[in-house]
Amino acid sequence: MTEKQQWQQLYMLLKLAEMGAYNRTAKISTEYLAKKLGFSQQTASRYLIELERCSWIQRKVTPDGSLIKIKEPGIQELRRLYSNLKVIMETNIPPSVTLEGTVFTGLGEGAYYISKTDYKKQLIDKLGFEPYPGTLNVKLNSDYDIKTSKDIEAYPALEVMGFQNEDRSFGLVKCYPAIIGGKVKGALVTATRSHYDASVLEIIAPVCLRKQLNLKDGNKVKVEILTQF
Amino acid sequence: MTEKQQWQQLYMLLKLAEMGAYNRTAKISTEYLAKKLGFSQQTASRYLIELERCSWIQRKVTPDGSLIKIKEPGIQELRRLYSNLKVIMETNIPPSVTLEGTVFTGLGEGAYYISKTDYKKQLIDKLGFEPYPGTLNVKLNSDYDIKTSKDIEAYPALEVMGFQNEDRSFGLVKCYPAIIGGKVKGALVTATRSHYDASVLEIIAPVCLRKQLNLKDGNKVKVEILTQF
DNA sequence: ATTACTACTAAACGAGTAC
DNA sequence: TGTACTCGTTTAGTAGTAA
Repeated sequence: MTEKQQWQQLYMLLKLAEMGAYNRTAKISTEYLAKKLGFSQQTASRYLIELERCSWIQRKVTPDGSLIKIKEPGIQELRRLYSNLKVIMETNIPPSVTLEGTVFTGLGEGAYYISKTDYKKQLIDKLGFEPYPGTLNVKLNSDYDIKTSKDIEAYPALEVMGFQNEDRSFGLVKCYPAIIGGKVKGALVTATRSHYDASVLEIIAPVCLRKQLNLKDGNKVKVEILTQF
Repeated sequence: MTEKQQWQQLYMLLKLAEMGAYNRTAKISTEYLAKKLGFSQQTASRYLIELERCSWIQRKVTPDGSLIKIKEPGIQELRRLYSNLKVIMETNIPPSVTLEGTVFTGLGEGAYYISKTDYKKQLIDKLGFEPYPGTLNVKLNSDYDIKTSKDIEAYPALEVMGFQNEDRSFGLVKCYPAIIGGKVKGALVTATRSHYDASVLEIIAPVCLRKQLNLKDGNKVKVEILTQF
């Protein structure tokens, strides 16, 4: 099933829920449904059959109409839609933001930091992966991307606490799960005291991103930062 | 614009919101959007044009992508979707329930009650219309409809307070806005001490429903009861 | 009454392409 | 690059109708 079909199903499901098929059984004839949705009776019938096939609804056809109840998978779908909307409407923080920039070689400082076991342990704990020992540096070029990266700093983050050792102190690090190049899961990390500014992203991942995505200095790369975790 | 088209637009709008176009401007290329939604770049482009046409989004096309921000009408649409879902998910009360029954002639008691000025005043205040002096009595025939009408009694209602006069006391009356025969706005009224049981609906409206909908005893009629007001 | 099949029509989609 | 046009193809929607 393609995604757009799923969406139409979801619309149908929402309408059925509005008509009382959520957490109870509703008697709805295909003709009535069609009238409510602005479709033909035949289309409504076809949709119900499809919803039944993918187990989103339970249906008992009677000569008096269909007795319809939304089943657990359908309830899950509606819940997901609801929580997506909730985030958008109530937090004013978008679930994800995509930035684009060019790959460049840094000073190797990122690698130094995440090699520290105090950081590494926490990163594994918070992100669920052991970071490859090195960061991918991405230079943001457009005003839009730089402005957006500044916005992100204000969003709630996964926080990795600082610490001290004999030599010096290490500050708080904020992490945002991210998808790099549309494929690889990793994270944006921002040291509170960074050598770079808002126009530079430092990315970590369980794998070597340069190898995995075949990136070389100067290549463009998209980083989708996730704000909900 | 038909309703199904609107729904596809709404899906698009939701996706744009998830990508950060809600309350801020997001830079999204048609190709990126297409990939996220699972259709072609051309379709994404077409959709954006349509969204722009109906003022749901504001867009500035640049050689680097489209700068997209959801405009007020679009925000309203998302809000409506959100509040619809909220009602379904959090109250467990469906926004509307449709019952069907047959018209019959009662004892004229309904008419007597709503002729009382104490009731009438309150009804006008709560429902926004002056009821035609008479009720439409609807007999529910199926177990499903009777069961559902019992459910409705537990839902929050518009309450019309009782009163006393020289002769006797009049009890609390609960009202639910309703759409009768798919067309006419009116209300279901249930006296706490009714002569009828859960298998009978008493309906009022600003007009004579029998005339307006051309109903005679024994005719079937659908009553859509609204639980949110 | 309903539901849903078949056959057809209308609309949406996407490949190619120009800007 | 990116966007959006044309136009052939695919898919969704409906009318008629049987069960």
